[in-house]
Amino acid sequence: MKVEEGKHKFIQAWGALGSSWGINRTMSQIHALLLVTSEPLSAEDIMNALKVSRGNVNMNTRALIDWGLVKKEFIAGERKEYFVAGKDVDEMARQVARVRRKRELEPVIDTLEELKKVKGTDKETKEFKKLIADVDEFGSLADKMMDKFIRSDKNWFLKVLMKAMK
Amino acid sequence: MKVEEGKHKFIQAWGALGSSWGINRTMSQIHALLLVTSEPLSAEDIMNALKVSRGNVNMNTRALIDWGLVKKEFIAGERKEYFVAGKDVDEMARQVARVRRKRELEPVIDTLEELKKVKGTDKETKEFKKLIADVDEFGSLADKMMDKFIRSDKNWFLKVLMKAMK
DNA sequence: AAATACTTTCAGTAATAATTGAAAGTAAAA
DNA sequence: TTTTACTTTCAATTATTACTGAAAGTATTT
Repeated sequence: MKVEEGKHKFIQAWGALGSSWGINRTMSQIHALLLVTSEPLSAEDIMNALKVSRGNVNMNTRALIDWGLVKKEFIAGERKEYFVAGKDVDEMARQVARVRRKRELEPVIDTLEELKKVKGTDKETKEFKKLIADVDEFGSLADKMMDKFIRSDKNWFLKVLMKAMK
Repeated sequence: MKVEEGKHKFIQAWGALGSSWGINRTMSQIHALLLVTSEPLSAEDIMNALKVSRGNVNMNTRALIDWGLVKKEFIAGERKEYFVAGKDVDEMARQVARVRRKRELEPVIDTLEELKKVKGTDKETKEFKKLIADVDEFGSLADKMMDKFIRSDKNWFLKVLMKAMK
């Protein structure tokens, strides 16, 4: 397999992974394209490479910047803006964890805290409270774990796994 | 807040969480409904509770059964079938991890292994190979971690966190 | 201040995913 | 064997999400 084909396959795989995890395909594909390209790319470059519209590129590069996965780069003497993706895979994973924790885990935990306030001593209520307590316990644990991961240095994940293997 | 309202909010929150992670809303809501209900529910009960069609209930209960989160239950003397959700939250999390690892992580790792075969010694190829190696390393680590989690007993996650905190 | 070279926005459209409901299928009971 | 009580399927519809492209916006150069 030659590198161009490899890049293409990587872009497809990354796009598919994204969409099964609720991230739109074009966004993942732009990210993948920038990952496999060492030079900064302009909106036009991305449009050509992925055959998508200017508007689509604009929206999704912005989303990637919001996620902290991509930066704008200005090239001396050039008027248009270019995009580059951070190439540090561990940092990338931490960044994704950071954003999803904030957007999806935290709101759920807040809701669960709310739901703990349900009052009642009948069997039905007790069972409900037990469920909420269990889910909240798990959620909070996951939250702590993600927090640790997010703040960790490069090899934390590996170290944890080593310890956990014992 | 009374328990009925609490249950309703839980169902909504669970549905929203599911959809932001690529799982259809009704599927998550049926799961949530079964979680907050100690008695087995029939297709009709679910239709009424969530105001969805029979076909929808049939499809999504089947999906939940495929995920190993819900079981059919037969009540003596009753002709119709009832559904119940496993109430063990840790087991639930493990089950979700098991299914998503199999369906989403494994295929990506396979693709990455394929991509490692790209040949070439030019700068562009080397950089590509470096990226693939990094992503694969992270992916494999995540895979091992999930495997450990999936096979773990109830408190493994907590224990890992404790160790990791040190 | 007009032209140029870009980026951003957004209403309309297209693609995809979820849902309905009625018909077909299945199996127990009459 | 016919009826009854269900479950399953699936073509058609609806809802949701993503994408396009042209117009509006912005900043720099002439």
